Amino acid sequence: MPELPEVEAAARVARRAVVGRIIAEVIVRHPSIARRWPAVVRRRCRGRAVTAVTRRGKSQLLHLDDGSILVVHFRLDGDWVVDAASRPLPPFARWALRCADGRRLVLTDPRALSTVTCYGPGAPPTFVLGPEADDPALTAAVLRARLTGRRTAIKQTLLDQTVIAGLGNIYAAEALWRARIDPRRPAGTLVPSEVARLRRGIRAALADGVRHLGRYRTGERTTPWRVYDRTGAPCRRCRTPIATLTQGGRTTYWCPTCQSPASSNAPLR
DNA sequence: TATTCCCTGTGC
DNA sequence: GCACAGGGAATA
Repeated sequence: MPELPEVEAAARVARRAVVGRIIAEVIVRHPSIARRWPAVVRRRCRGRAVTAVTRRGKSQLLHLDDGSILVVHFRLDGDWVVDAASRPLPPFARWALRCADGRRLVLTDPRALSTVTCYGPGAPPTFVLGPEADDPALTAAVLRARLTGRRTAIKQTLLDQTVIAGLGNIYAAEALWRARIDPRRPAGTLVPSEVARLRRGIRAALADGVRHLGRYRTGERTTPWRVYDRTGAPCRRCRTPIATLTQGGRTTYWCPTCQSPASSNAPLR
């Protein structure tokens, strides 16, 4: 469940688990991850201490005491399991840090799409990312400037991490529903009042996501989301059945009534 | 700007 | 069986 709130929570889990501890072994259990973890890289991490865990966009950064940085990206299904190294590895374990004191931080991922990359002290990672979606410094004016001139649909633009960092398919849909903006609108055509609503929608959706962390399960009758995964269910504002459309190969959930241009242009409330 | 691929599990 | 899944890099 990895968009900004989930990745932030995951980073806290990793922080509690390994900061201040010594790496005894890097365990690699899937070919797609092994490609980036030859024996020489695994050896280089051995004996290093983890000094900090930070987050940038949807990436987690594990900082080592020699200046190396391990960049972890959960993609669709990655997650952490913290356990004791004496236990069998959990299902779908793909990569793990075994600490000298016997604690273990395990990356689990059924689909094995997660990535873990080790950057040496001399070559830190560079991120081409827009401002963090939850950063108070992302004002309506800043957001407006970042959308200016873009002809791509606003929904896809919100998924573009170089424009704004941290939103995924769920929170992009949630933010647009809250802002009452048609997901197909070219990003650059949003007027200032709409951008202001969108910013509020983004912040509200993220805050709500934090409240519901971990509660979402596919197939449950209700979800914490306002539109995501609610195809055919009544819109929580106007009772119109929630519709879907495909944008850039991803499903967009939306309300055709209150996210129509007419409604979008109406003053809020 | 828009597909294709990376992987595997789950639900229809 | 087969489409689809919250992401993103690569490719045309």
